Amino acid sequence: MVSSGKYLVVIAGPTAVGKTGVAIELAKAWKSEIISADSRQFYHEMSIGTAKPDLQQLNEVKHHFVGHISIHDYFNVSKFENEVLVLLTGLFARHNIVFMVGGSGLYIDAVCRGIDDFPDPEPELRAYLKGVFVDEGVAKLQEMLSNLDPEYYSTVDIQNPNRLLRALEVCLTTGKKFSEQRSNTSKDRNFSIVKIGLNIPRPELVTRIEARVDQMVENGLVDEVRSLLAYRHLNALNTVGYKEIFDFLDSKITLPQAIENIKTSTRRYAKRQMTWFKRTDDYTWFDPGHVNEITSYLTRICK
RNA sequence: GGUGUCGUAGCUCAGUUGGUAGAGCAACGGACUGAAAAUCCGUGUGUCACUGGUUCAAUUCCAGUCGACACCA
Repeated sequence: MVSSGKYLVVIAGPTAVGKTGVAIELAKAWKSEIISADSRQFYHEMSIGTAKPDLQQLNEVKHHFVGHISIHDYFNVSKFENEVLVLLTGLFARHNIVFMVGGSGLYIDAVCRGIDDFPDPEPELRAYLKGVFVDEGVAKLQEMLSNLDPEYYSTVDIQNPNRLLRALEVCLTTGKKFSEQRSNTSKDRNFSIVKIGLNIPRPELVTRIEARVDQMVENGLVDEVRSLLAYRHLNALNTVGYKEIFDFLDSKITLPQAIENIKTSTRRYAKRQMTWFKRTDDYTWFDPGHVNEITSYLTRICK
């Protein structure tokens, strides 16, 4: 990390913990802007179910990567890394501190540490490999990968078709082993990074999640999902809050059941997020209700 | 009121020809390099409704009690 006087302040934490509000307060205090690192708030068609900042909040502080693409667009974590870095160059010309807020651990890490420079997936190859999986099962993918890249095969989660598919994609498009091309090193950034984690006791988080889901339904989640029914096959809609309402619209379950399922899925998502953020000890943790503590911490750290 | 069926994990339910029990979901823990709100892995947390009886041994068999449901009055 280079001491440039420029700081990217990451604000992470489980869904519904209160990241949006804290980030807006901080960004206002520093008269700065916010980059979202929420992989589902990118899509402009999805608002209620992704708990995007509302119009008033968006007017208070300039946000980036909120509704900037369509569910029909192809987007991925590498594009995010590249686009954020370009954006940051501009933002750091005007601000010493820029905030990045979100719950998508992989996307945050891509900006902070970088990811390796693999080719983008080729749709035809991905479709082919998916067909192999559907027709011949995960065992066939395992067999293919154990031939092409035994090193990666020995460490990868071999029951996970997504992981196998991606490794195979890279091996087949580059003609080289996936494992050989993974650097396991962080890219240098010309700004410093401060990571703030927000969390509250689990029972309180569960209460907040349940209240927020109820609020989404009151705000018209069902109508939003219904308007996207025709696009349910798109990856963007493989999302908590949408999948469950699709089941309701299919008459597979009742609306109350769908709402319960959303709450359950959201709790489980929050758990996975925390597993990611706890993996390293580079987050400093705060209660989202104590913004003054975060402010004084940042004042002390960012010089 | 009578008859029948049922009562097992947080939930839905299996099961034990008598040797204190196991699936799915939830929950808890974990992984994670272009699908990541995705995807995947691990862990059983239990007075087998209650009280007696028979038995070396009862969650299992018997009786009673309570509760649920169904049918008959």
